[in-house]
Amino acid sequence: MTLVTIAQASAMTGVSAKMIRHYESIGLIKAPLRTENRYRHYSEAELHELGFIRRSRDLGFSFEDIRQLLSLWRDKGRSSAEVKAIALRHIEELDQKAAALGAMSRTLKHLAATCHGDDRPDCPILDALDHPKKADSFSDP
Amino acid sequence: MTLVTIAQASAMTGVSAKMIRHYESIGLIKAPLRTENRYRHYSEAELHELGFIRRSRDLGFSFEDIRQLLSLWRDKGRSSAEVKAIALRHIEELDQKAAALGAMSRTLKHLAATCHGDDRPDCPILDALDHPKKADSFSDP
DNA sequence: CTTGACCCTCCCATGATAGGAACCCCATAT
DNA sequence: ATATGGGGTTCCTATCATGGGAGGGTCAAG
Repeated sequence: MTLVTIAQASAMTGVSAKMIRHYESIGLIKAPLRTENRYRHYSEAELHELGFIRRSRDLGFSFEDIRQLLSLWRDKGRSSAEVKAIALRHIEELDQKAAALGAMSRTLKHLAATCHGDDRPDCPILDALDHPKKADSFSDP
Repeated sequence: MTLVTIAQASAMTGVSAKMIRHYESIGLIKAPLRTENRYRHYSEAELHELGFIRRSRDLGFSFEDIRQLLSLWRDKGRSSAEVKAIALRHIEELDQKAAALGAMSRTLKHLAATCHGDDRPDCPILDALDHPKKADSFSDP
């Protein structure tokens, strides 16, 4: 049974020590063993769990989602449908956010394309921010 | 000179009263006139400014960006290059964020596609979160 | 024995927005 | 006149994930 300190756990999992403590404080992971010094020490199973969390975060899942994913992960009798449902809902959120960002970017690109970007003060970008939008020709390309 | 209350200003500009006060507190707009009751009253110029801010926010600009955009907007001798530079940098940020979300979504879609999503417990989504990623075939379609 | 590298807990900050408490002001309906 | 309701005001708290720092304990090696 290999036990490692929080800094080692951090290095091994890519989760900062700060965040590891935070996960514990919000009950995402359970409190690990402590030595006499009150130092936290993590087992391989706990390291694995931290890795799971980090990969979930990398995919943009919220703590609430991760809480559920972890519990399904631990439940050997889970149904894959439950997992898939969480994933599908998250995919929708991601796509929605990406679309919103894309729309902003597209609008700004149109505006920037017609801004000469030199010493002169006139600028379609400021004009667009200035005036309540009239018939903007940028809605859909 | 038409003066309106904060609630009317909110309705006219689409910025919540809460946010209007907040903008004032962080110095994004300057403190408006007050009546004897200490009620804020906004002039048309101030309403226009609030509209400018709202449209900037709709395009995803941060308060810091908006602070600069506002000052350029007020400066009649500005160079459009400065405005364009802010916009281009912001476009890059937007595209970068959108790409990150898109990558997450794509990965999850691949995983979800191979998850049967029924009563059985085995699930490629959990597998991916479980195992440190090996050669994932999802990097680029 | 001191130095430096860890560890601990606790508080505060971010960015944009919202909710609420506790209070003041004013108009209209009873 | 007074109750009701709908403004307004300030200040505190929360969100979400993360990080910074203060102030202090613990342990190895020099």
